[in-house]
Amino acid sequence: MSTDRDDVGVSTTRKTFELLETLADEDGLTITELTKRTTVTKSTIYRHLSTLVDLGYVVERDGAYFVGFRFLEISEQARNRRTGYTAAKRKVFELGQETDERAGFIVEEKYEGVYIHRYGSLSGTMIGKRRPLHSLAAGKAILSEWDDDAVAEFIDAVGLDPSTDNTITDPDELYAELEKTRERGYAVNNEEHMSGLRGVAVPVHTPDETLLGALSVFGPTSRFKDEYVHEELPHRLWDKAGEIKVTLAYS
Amino acid sequence: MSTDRDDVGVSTTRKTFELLETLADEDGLTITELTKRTTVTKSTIYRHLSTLVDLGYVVERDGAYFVGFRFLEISEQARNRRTGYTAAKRKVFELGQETDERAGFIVEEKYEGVYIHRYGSLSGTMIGKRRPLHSLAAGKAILSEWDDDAVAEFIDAVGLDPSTDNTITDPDELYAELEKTRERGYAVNNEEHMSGLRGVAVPVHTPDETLLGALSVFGPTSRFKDEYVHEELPHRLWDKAGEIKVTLAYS
DNA sequence: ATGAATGTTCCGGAGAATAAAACAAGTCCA
DNA sequence: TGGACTTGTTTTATTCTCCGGAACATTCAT
Repeated sequence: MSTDRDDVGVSTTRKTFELLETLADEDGLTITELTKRTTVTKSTIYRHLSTLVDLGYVVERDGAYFVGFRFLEISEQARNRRTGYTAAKRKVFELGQETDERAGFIVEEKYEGVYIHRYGSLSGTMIGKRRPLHSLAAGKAILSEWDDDAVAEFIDAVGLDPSTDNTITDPDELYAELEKTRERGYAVNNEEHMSGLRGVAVPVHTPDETLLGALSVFGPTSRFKDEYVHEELPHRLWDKAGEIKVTLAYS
Repeated sequence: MSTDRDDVGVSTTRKTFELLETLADEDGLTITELTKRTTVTKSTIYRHLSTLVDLGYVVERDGAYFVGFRFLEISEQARNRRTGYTAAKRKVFELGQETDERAGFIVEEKYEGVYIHRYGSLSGTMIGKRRPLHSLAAGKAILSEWDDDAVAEFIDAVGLDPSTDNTITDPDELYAELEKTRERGYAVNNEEHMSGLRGVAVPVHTPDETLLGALSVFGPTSRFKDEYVHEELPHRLWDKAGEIKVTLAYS
């Protein structure tokens, strides 16, 4: 499908982002520390960082370099691209408060699930993180909105790697699971991403029925009994998804 | 103070971010639309975008290009650099809920105030935005923690541009205002950034008394009467700031 | 089917990024 | 106090790659 773009392109830009990513991984690195962690030369790093500091994307403090808040400006644009994303933020918080469990709003990008909003104990830390769609409740809620051809393309592109013993790795099993999800209107994650963790999710639509993403609540198996997972949570999630749609209709 | 870094640097990287910024401003541009909005050539844009798509920082849909959620990964690192930032998130939401007004957590970077967390009607849209320190309650709360020399450097670097008629533009007046802020322990914004908008803010410290940022609540003058601004809100904000410190002490 | 518009590829040349080495500025330790 | 070491900054020659123009491919509308 995609043309091979490895040769095409700007290697300088690749270098810049290599540096930025290592900086993001481990904040507060000095130039020499960066030389050890990358394949880039000292003077090159110096020049790249100078540019990035000048542009405001990197901040220097006491000789150590940090990724700056300039990135917030850009990422927030992406995060508010669709008003539905913003509406979902509040609903995630409400869900978290009401259930006292972790909640999230997930969107698909490049065949991965990306956390756009998150409520929970380690709140914040998950935002922006990418997870395989087939091992998440929210991911399955999203996949259940696609037709089989699209799902086949997804499987073809990224595969069905297992995260736990429960992860669905067989395509046919996934098709069946998605069909079940379509029928009942909510998706369940039964320790498929992390052992000890169950989750429930529903797809979220705009007023014109475009898929926006998925709302999910998840927590430990000890509290996520069958009745809670299959009765109370689906209704709660449907309500919130509906409220998002209504919010969008009147804005 | 800073060496002139205009000549030094990587112009290719500048070009990349020029494209990214125009993309962030106006999402979903095509290549030809980008040629009109920038000084960059069609084939060059094509090559840059190919690279960025390959790296995952830009997403292409139906021939239009969008900034991708990859940026969330980087910006969240910055946003969670200090655990206090994460702790502040919840407090901002609580403040917003309890007062039913807008609330925010602001941090200083490059002599500007950056919204790290935000609660309010248009929630989300302000995150990552940068504002002049001297025209915000939160900004003045932060400045009040600096000594006069540091404030002088700030004035020297960015000046005291007015946003409204009430903005403090005289250095001496600012010094006096900051002294008053220090004495009473909270800062007030009296339509200094936007007419019709008043705000209150307090500095937030870590357990070792390092300045973290500032918590603020703001809203229309109609609701922000003197007693509310000078009595109820300061106490509320002090409480939340204290809770952040306590959270940090036990983590 | 024809033409316009946009995206993609190709190519030669200019210019910029690169790496190495020299230089400067601290820092540590004897 | 002084000298060896580390780290950051600057310089320079050379190579490499980024760039822009133009050709080519593709899509879309008429």
